[in-house]
Amino acid sequence: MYTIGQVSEMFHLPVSTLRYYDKEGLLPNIERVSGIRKFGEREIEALRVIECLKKSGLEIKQIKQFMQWCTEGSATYPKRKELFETQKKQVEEEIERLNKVLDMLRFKCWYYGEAIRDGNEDRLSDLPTPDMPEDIRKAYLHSHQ
Amino acid sequence: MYTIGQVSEMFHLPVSTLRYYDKEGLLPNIERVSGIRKFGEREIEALRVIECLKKSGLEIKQIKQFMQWCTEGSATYPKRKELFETQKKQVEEEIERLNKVLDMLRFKCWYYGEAIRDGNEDRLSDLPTPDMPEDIRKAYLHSHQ
DNA sequence: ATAAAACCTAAACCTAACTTTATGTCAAGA
DNA sequence: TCTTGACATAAAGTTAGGTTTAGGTTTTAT
Repeated sequence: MYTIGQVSEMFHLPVSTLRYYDKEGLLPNIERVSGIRKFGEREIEALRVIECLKKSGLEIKQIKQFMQWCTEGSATYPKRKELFETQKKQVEEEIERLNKVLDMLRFKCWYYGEAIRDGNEDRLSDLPTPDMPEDIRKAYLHSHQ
Repeated sequence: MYTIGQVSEMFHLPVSTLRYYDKEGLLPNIERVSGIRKFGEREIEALRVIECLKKSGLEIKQIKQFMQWCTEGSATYPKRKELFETQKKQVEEEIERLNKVLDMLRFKCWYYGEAIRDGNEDRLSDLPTPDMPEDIRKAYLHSHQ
């Protein structure tokens, strides 16, 4: 059993954030001794899941829903699985999106590298040129779809 | 030359957002004819760059700074290049982070798949087991670093 | 026993990035 | 010419995800 201060250190989360999560229903039925929260293994695991779901882009409200399902036993397994499947798809799409952004950034880095080399931005248009390296050309085309 | 309404359709951005961007200094020196904004090629390209920089996680203030540099000529090429290099690193790190999240999500999907199959969550602990498929085991270990 | 540190709540505050509202001007078609 | 729709501004409102503040209780160390 941990106090809120110990958990705060374990997860590098401000105490105020942990209280906020509790208030929002992310730690259902947390035990209290004379008003003071006692974090057990269940809450620690909940916080690990919260961390993951937050990183995957889920909102607090939806995480609350998930935690609610967890208190409802095995009847909600399919719902919980579906949530993770949905988030998996979301994250996969986000990674794809970011790879395109990365290609445009690569192109821009090359572009300014050239511009600095010959001190004239105007020489370069925003179009593929014959002297553009093959990987940059590819990045350019990919990012301009 | 386009009106704000036409640009709104081109970029699928509300008119109010375009006005907001202008107010925040993201479209420096945009031409106006009797008070009405005229979007030229410069503004269209600016909006493409804004789109990319936003997706890469940059704040409006920083994008404003970049647009300011663009009005200051070749002296700011190195600063602009540096900005793109920084964002490139940021996005690369974000992708790496998301790949870890993905591994945890994969593990959770498998976990609930098993739990549904034999109707008992308690059978499964949050630890690698011998019957865990190799790729899931890998995902698990990766996500629990 | 007492003081400091850690805990508690409710409510106000904060920030980013927009959006809405209220009010007014401009331009193109009937 | 008149009306309607697109444009304009300033200022207030919105949302998420917290953080801060004010005022009080509990625990811990001396």
